[in-house]
Amino acid sequence: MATQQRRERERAQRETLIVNAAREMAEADGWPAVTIRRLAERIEYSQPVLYSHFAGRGAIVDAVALQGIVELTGVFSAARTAAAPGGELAAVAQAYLDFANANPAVFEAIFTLAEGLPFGADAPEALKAAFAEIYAVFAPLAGDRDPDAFTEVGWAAIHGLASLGRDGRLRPDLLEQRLPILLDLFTKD
Amino acid sequence: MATQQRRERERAQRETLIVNAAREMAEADGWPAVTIRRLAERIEYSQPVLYSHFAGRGAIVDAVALQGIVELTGVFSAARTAAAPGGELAAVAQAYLDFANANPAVFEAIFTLAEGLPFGADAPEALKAAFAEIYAVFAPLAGDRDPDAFTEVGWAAIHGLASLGRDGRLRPDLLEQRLPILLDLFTKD
DNA sequence: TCGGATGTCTAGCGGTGCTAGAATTGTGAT
DNA sequence: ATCACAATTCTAGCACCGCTAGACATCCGA
Repeated sequence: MATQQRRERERAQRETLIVNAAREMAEADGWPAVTIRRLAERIEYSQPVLYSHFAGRGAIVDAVALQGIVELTGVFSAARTAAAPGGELAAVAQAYLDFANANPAVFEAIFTLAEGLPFGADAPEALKAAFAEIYAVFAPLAGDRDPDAFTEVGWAAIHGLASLGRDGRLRPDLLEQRLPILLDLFTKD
Repeated sequence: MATQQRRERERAQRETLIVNAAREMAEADGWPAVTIRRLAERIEYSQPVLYSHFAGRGAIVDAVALQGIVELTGVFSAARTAAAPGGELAAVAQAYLDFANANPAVFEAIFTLAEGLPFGADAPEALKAAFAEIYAVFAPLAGDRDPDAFTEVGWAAIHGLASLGRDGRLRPDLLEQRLPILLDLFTKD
């Protein structure tokens, strides 16, 4: 009946409510503050309801990560298509750093917390799409090297800059010098 | 009296016992398995004893991280001095990846878990020494760029490779291609 | 209207980091 | 050798965590 559909709709709505709440709480107070109890109180349901949507706390983190990946893909795509010819790499790389800076908790969820997201051949479509965006800007510069390996190296370099920078591991006063150096290395030859 | 010194000696001994136990447990079963209770049982003391040595669980993780940094510095130094002329960067980079691979829990402690270790100007001596080793291999290649910024970019690139690789984020079949590409980028010009 | 399925909640288990206060141990002076 | 004191260690417990069994309420189709 139609009620069935309404129920499913409401369920889906509540699921995104949970994911959004988790994300906001994580950005506001860090992931350790995102507990099932607090999350339940926030969405005004009891704890077991959360377990009817997700297998456990980890699955909620994974969901936030997945949402972030989808978002990230959109950011990449927008940056790449809006960039001047030849400036695609710079635009995407800058977008990567900006995203990591603006959404540190989501970034953390994607790259260090998520454990249920397969990153290999059977990765979710959103993840492959995100990698494809990175591939699109790096592969043309690969020259005679393997374009996949070259892209991975490029991704790793940007990612290292983002993650070390996010944790305060790099000198703030050199912030603006780093990305140009990196871009220079990848485009020079 | 002399007893005082003996006591301090025994205390220091017990402290390294704790750190070593934490490290071994983390490498064996992951950091979440390193609980105060298990740690206490392992060293055959009650939990409060741990708190007479460390401010809390986090401080123990920090201690493991610091020990790892000291070790890492030694590895770098050995790799660099043993390398053939011109091969220093390759040797240190490989040592970095090898260390991350051989001691994933320590690596995690250093770069994602440790929160009490200042990484800036007032970083511990061991950390500055480790960075100095990296600086020694990158700065000569900086050309007309700022050697500090150049070193940070180089470090970030290797670090990205190490951390993404450790978490299974990179294709295993491209493992051996990645480092040569990276070295090529940093030495080509 | 009513029986059954669906959904939600209350209450609780075993575990966590951490700590107050009791108990024990060792020390130095008498 | 004895004793008072200080340092050390332990027992017991708090508040919180993720998670779940079973009671309760609600809604639907016949």
